[in-house]
Amino acid sequence: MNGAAATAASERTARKSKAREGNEVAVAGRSQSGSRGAAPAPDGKQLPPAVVSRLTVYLRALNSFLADGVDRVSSDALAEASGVSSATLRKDLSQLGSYGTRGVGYEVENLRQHLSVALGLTRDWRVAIVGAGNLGRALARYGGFGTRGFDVVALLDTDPQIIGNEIGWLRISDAANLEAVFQRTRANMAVLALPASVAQAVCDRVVAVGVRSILSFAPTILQVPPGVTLRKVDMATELQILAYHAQRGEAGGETGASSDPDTTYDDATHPGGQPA
Amino acid sequence: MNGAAATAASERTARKSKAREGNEVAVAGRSQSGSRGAAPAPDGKQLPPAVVSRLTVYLRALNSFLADGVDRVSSDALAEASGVSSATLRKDLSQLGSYGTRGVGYEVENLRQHLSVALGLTRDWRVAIVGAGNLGRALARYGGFGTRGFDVVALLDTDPQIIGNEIGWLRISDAANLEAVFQRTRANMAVLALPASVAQAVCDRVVAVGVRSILSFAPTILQVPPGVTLRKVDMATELQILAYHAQRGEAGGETGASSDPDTTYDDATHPGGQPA
DNA sequence: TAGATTGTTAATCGATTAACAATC
DNA sequence: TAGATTGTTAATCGATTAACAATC
Repeated sequence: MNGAAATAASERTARKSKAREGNEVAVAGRSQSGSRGAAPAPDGKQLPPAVVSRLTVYLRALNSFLADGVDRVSSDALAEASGVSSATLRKDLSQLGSYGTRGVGYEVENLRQHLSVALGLTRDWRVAIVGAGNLGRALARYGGFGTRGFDVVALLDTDPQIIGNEIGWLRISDAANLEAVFQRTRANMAVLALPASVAQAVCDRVVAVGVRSILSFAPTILQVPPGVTLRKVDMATELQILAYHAQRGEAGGETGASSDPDTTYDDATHPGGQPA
Repeated sequence: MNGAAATAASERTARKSKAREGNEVAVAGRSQSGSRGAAPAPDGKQLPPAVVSRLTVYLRALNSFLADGVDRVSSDALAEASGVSSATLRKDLSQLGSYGTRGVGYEVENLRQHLSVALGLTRDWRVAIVGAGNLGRALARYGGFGTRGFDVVALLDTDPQIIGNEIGWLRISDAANLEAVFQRTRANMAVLALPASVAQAVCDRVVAVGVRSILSFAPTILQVPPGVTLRKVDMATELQILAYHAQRGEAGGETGASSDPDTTYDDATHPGGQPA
């Protein structure tokens, strides 16, 4: 038993140590953060992971205010709408610069613009979805990724039965040609909607072809080399965390987000959504 | 303009303040935590949110070790596999009790059992999925929620065209009868796979019927009263966070998870997965 | 006994909160 | 000017890391 333990353990270990050098470790629900890289702040500093997450929440709240015809908000109002304290909100925003007016508040459109710039949403991102199962197709049909800026340029799968099928504007490509498809479409982000069994292998190919931003829905722990950002969305984890809180009687609820995620879309209609 | 701002802002404010009293705020990617409630530790303390998230990661790693026939692991090996430091791992586990043996390590099956208990995975959870669009259907078809323990007992939608359709083992119920369906099936968790426009209204009904654990995929900020735990899974947020890192050159990658969310399934096949 | 590895403590680091001076 | 609200500082709080004594 010791032999088995040692062998399996060291195989894993080999993989992981390679992947972890120079990387921050982000656990479910926590955010992420790189250990290097420049910053999108007025200067060049890296924003703390918790701040980056919240900026996406503020951005959505601002979009919502804008849709309501509101063009000025106080830190108090925006904080309430975002589910954070106004102290936190002001501290976060002050890391980007001084975009408010004392005694007045923030101009919604202006602040929205600055947040977009800080988050890197002014350029276009080309997303390839690997895996055209139920989830992959649902994601592909989902037009409004955030507040635009994310274009789904490819949808891949290995199943001969579905290769060539049209999903929304896309045709399912053969994942055997993953490299060619990524290069042709100049995809610079990948979404993995795959079973655990093949996720690491596909992830490796995606990394090899030069993609440095990966969002995985695969129910497994993936390893990526330094310089590649990997985020995970994981329903089982979320349910387990809910179970923990439900179990302990009336644990304090929470408002806000997960995900590290885990949280906050933007203002579009959801992938598989249907009024209910 | 000021009038509009004030009005819209205070409407939001009214909602939020009600929801926020006594609640912790969790932002995308961060974890959650209740401000009250007992704990699943050996004693009765509340586990820190970051720890709860990581426990789910350890659990998955343990399942994986088990599948490989490994029955003993050191904190070093388990930490590597989970993408955390061994110091963090030992600190986390020690909050549950002393389940390791000095000089030897942890027994995989034993530790797995203890983690399951700590996370509240020993009882069965009955999950109702509201919204049977692409995403809702993908989730419903996904048999293995974590390592079992989560049963999908209902799938609801308002679209007359699809009510009554069979999805996996389920038949789509009319969301108009949400209360009756939840009561009949004794659902104690809800998954919201809805468009932003109806998410809050449905959320309110789910809360009213007594559900205290909600996982939302809706691209909007939801408000829940104290005592209700809400987690969010949000693709747009995740992509925005990736954009932030991609934008700043080769930001440090990350391994682990999101969601607050945000991370780590367990070991089953993913919802819409298809080999690619 | 010698080697290995846990459980725990103390030190460091980062994030949140509260308060208020600056300023519109 | 008086009132409001930002931007920032200092204090608190929590989480991570490193080191090591306990102990198998």
